[in-house]
Amino acid sequence: MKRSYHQFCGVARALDLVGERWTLLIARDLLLGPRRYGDLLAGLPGITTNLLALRLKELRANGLVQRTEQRGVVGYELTALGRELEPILMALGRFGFHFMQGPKKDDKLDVGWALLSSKRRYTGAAEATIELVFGERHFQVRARKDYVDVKEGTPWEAEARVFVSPEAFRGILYGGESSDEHEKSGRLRIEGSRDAWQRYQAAFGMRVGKHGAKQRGSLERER
Amino acid sequence: MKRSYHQFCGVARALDLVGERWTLLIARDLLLGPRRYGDLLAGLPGITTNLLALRLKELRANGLVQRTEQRGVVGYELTALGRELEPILMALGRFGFHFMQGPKKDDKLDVGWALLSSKRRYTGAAEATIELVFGERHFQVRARKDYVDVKEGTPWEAEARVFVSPEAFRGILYGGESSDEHEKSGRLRIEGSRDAWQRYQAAFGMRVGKHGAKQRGSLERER
DNA sequence: CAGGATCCGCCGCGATACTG
DNA sequence: CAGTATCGCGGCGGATCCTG
Repeated sequence: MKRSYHQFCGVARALDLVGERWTLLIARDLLLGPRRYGDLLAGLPGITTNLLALRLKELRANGLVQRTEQRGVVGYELTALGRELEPILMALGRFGFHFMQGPKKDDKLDVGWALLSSKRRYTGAAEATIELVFGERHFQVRARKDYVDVKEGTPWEAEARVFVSPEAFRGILYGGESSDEHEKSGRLRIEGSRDAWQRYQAAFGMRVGKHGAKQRGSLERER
Repeated sequence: MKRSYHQFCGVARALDLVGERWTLLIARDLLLGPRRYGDLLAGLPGITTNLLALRLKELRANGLVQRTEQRGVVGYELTALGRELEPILMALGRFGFHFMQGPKKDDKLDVGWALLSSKRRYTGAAEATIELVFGERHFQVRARKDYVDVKEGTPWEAEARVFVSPEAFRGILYGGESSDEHEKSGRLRIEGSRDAWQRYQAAFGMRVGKHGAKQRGSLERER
């Protein structure tokens, strides 16, 4: 680290490590699991390749990220220390939510970010293991009593596999829209346990029930 | 805000607002209560007057800080929205704690930062209202079952007033040192309820009891 | 003297081209 | 695919100046 605030304070120390531009966004993307250099580059519109390389170098030097290489494929993943950035990212996410009435134009959308934000809404109300499939991208959500895990990648086993468009999923997550209606219109398809999908939605504060009254959008409800 | 990440994501939105250099450190200092321009300038070594003025302007434009003027004295304080930055700052503080074995040389120390970090350690174990006096600086800590409040300034009423040097307080808070020994050596003096001071220390995980075994430093114990 | 504004120089960052 | 090299600009650091 070249530039430092030179303050004996946890906040300042943390910002010395992860306060530079792009650093926390890289960590956010890595929270969903290991990523390759090109994935990170594509997922962070606006970052330049030299800066991404520099940030990864800094993160590795500080012990927050490690580089892995398996069968010639290099990847980056958070270390145990780096995973402790999660509370920071969740707190930032909750705060930023106040300013997310809707996507502004030029805003990039990423269903992975939506899934990450859904983690904050877990109520502990139910358990479920779900695979969400958005075209080529697969996510696994595992909700247990004491923890929630959201990862990108092919899951091992899930009670249900749900194929859904990002728009429909965002509508269900943020807009209080009904999964059933999206299913009728063909933008959502369930394989496996429909009950698990219901449990998942209940656990994350989504609208549940075929004939339930129209709920207010979660955008307005989130704590 | 001039520069934006252009991502529909709470983390990115939050960083659009408070991710620029110095912004979160200004918010940290304002968490302890309203501050005057000169106080902020003096409390943030390295910041320049132009940048402080710019950051305050941005924070006000975004509705996180408001300018107050009473009897010709201008001050800056967090708005209700700005106070919602506290979870972010606490999460940063906890993370940064991993890298705070001791003050490096050239590190500025500020007893206000130490008090703020102590907030995270509140166990809810006891209630107390304490005034801490470090030379010219007065802090009030109010611990209740459901919340903790730490403010700088002259308090209204406290069960006990404790005069202590910053070094001794840091030793008690971080180093597991004994309040009694500092009292004997004259670096700590208690006015009012000694019991309240004991309750305060217990509630914040400090060493309690005259003859208790030497505890490990809190630096090693903090979650 | 508090509360800023103005000017200048540098380096962190953005954009592009290039390499193994 | 996974980076490195180069260049230009603007955000930021340092100092000074202005105004009630």
